[in-house]
Amino acid sequence: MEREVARQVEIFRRGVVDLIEQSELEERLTESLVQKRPLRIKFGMDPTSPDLHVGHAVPLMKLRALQELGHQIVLIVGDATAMVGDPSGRNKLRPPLSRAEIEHNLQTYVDQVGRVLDVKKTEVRRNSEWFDKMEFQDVLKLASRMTVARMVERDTFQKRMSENEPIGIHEFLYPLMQGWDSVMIRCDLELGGTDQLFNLLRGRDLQREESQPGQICFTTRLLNGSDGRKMSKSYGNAIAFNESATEMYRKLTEVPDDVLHDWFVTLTTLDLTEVEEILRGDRRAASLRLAAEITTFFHGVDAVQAAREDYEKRRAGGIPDDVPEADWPEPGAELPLMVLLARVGLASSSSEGRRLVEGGGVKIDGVVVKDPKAALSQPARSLVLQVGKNRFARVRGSR
RNA sequence: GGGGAGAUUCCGGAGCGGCCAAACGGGCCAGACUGUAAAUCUGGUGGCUCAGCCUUCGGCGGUUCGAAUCCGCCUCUCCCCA
Repeated sequence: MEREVARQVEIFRRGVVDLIEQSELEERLTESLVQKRPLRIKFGMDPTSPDLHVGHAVPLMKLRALQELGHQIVLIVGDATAMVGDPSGRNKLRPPLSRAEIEHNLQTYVDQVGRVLDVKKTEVRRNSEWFDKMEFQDVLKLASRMTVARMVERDTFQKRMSENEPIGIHEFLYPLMQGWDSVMIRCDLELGGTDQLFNLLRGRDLQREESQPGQICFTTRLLNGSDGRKMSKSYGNAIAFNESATEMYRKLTEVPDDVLHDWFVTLTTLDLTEVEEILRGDRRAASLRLAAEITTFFHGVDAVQAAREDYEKRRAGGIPDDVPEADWPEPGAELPLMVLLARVGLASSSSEGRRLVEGGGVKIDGVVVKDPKAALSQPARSLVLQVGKNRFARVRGSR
């Protein structure tokens, strides 16, 4: 029994930053084992963007491991909270999302989560289930559970106040709403990113006030993208779930060396001693291994093999196989290179096309061309345009 | 309710009425170097079939030969007082 508890605690703790409190976790695990009652572990996601990325995979991988231990994962889809917007880590007031946007994002969410978790074994709840039923007086009652002073101590609010950024009153409600979710589903533990600790603790407080045992809170590290900022699609530094195997593999090989350790620990299921061994070796090999591990998880072994070949090919300066194709934009007409780049989507405008060409970043069939106005006519077969190292387009010929 | 400050290109932040498509920094893109990593260095960063032209400085009007810069109103934000 004790050994089993210790084993599970070890799994709970892997890659975890905060754990409040470990002794409680041990007690509750023991209780769970004795009563043969799985722990209810809550994880909330607000459907604020349609795509999940590997940053989201960190807590999901953790949940997966806990699910395999037989615990009950409760996924809260925050369709009500999404309308408020979590202020954590935000330096700007966000425009609230509309119901329609939320519904749209929500559709794709559960599918994507299903790539990591066993959705059949997961309890999926929307928090509009209880928030839509609330009367205004219930809201007031909930709001009275928190003081302004405590809310305002938070880093994010401190920062925004000192930078004279606006803070909406409704934003103060967010942590309380998230905490109320915990009360409603009577959860034992809640998982979140490190920026969620404040919110998680509100759930613990609220549960206690409602005479429930306070949830145990634990957090996982937030992943940074290649630029050091928090990974986010809007920063363009994210690796999405729905990315092709070759793209995913390639992007993963570009992960900075100094985060390799964290990524191995949080995103792979490799044994920790093995991870140490890999990292003691060649850095380059380690980063390739990471790419292989994660890509395998999402796309399978065969896809990784193909991705690796593609990667090697690019590295050698060759043209990869899965180049997106495009038609000649204006059949019969000649087009300056800068315009063609924009038309086939390799540049966001012909002005940008011109800059890229002048900067020496554009190749036609592997040859650098530096004249943005070079007139091109539709090729007989096809030609391959390349911008930078990784962006390609094959323009189809006339037949 | 009263008083003050402010809104600039992705972000931060300069900007004598003409020399402003708008300094500088960050980010981003491209190039060099490399392990197609990091760091560093170089160039670029509104649009247009582009030596020229067109549209930008919260919104709408006005003054002027000429406005991001001056005036009026509006919208939004912050600060102080109550």
